[in-house]
Amino acid sequence: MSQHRHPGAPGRAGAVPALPDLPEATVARLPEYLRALHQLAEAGHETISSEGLATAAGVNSAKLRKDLSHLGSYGTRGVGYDVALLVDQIEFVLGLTQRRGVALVGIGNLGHALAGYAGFASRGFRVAALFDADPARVGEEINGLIVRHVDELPRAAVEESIAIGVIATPAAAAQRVADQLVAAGVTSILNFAPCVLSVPEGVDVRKVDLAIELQILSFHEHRKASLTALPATGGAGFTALPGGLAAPGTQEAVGT
Amino acid sequence: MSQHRHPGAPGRAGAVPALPDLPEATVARLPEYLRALHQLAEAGHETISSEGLATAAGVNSAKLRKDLSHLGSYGTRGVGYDVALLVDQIEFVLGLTQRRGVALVGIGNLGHALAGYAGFASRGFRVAALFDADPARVGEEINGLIVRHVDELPRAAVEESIAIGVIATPAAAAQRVADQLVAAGVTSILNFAPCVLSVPEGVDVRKVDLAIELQILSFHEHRKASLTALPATGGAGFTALPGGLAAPGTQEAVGT
DNA sequence: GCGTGTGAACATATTCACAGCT
DNA sequence: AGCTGTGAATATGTTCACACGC
Repeated sequence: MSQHRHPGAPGRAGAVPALPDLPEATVARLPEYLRALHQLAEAGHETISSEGLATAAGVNSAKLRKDLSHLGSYGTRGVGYDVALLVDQIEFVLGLTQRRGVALVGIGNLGHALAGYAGFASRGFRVAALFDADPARVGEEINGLIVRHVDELPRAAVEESIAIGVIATPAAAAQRVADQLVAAGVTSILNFAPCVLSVPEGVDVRKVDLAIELQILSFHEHRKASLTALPATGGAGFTALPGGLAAPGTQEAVGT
Repeated sequence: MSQHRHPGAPGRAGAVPALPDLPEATVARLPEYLRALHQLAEAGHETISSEGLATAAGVNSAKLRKDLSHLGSYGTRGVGYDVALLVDQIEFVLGLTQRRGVALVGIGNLGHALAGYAGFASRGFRVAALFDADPARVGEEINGLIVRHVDELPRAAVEESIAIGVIATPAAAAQRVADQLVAAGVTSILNFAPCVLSVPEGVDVRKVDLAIELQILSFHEHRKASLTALPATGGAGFTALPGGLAAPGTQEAVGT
């Protein structure tokens, strides 16, 4: 590619703002890079090499460079990337230049914690409304927000311009809530309930299931145990794996 | 493959229990199938087709069949899978036949919720110990467990035979906690802190970052908005996408 | 005939390795 | 000399489509 088309820079009003369609795997990593960049900026770096950023983000540098190249790439050969510029670039692509409103439905055990989670506010989101179906919980104040009844969702979604709905209800209630969110015009849902949601085309659902994460770890534990139970040659302990390229002390890859 | 080697069935003590090494993508979906199967069993199904199970788990049937074929496969042609048998099979492979002990470190906002999360207990795990570094929080009782000081971790890890450590501390404390977990012999870690952990080879880390999930959704929102802003031909609204194969009302795939 | 199991085709993602700019 | 950007090679994952057993 000899001609760089930088997709509409943040402040700029000109030209085509159309987003390049990034590979999903890349999209999933951009937030990781962003976090690492903020950390580096705080530590005083104005510039960072792909190697340095890759380490901070826990990936390898080739992958990082390829990911960034999809954004149109702002690196300087022989030098590296301008930290501040890259932050702007990634925040723009991720649509974080506007502070998106988040509605949280289901103020139980988990919902309570999410309502108070500072990481949402500090990373581009505004928890704008809390809902629950249980009248006993309606009216409670958390972090300056009053819990409303879920039936008020449609009105509130418009008033607070909700962009993302978070479902933290029990599984049995989740589909109903999803339907309500969709009816209220929400097209992005983060689902913590352990169930599959049906939504119309055009609505994005991501799922976080805490028990599933443990079960995946359990598999690997089981696997490790079954391997040590069959000592290939020696007595106790492992044989060092040949060809292990991971830098020592680096986060193990356990697929995501 | 003309010869089926069924990897050591649950009750069986004979033969090679060595686990087949499943593709990571498959491992990540098995818990999903397991959940769906439990649901189907509860609904009274004794048998289920790949199509039916796939729908319940939110995947397509070809993928499901290929995944299950890696387990040695227990389906009957013309009929489907025996639900109870498949549950046993998957639980065995995931190492859920033993109730693994989980230690939770960091009893703040999120940690509190995790400590009380019923989904862990109901899906094969035993939250066996709670830790925090803050003396003010030590001694508190949650769900029948007393919060201990994190320095007691090594002793408790052995006593309670902890298999998995869950980190729910602020990012700044997470690496230290990870080191302590590793020193205590824990080889599987689920990290909720927004940072990269360095661990020695052989230790598995999985990460859950709630803000990242929102940021990924934000990207897709941004993208959808930028597409509607450039109406290809007509005025308002979407042109139906040609080639859309997803069954109507089915969960949208937003890569994981 | 029905529905699993699977090879082959396709799609996506990762890694290598190096040309070319600073 | 150093480091990015990227084609080519590899690896992993998904989907198709159909032979084969029930």
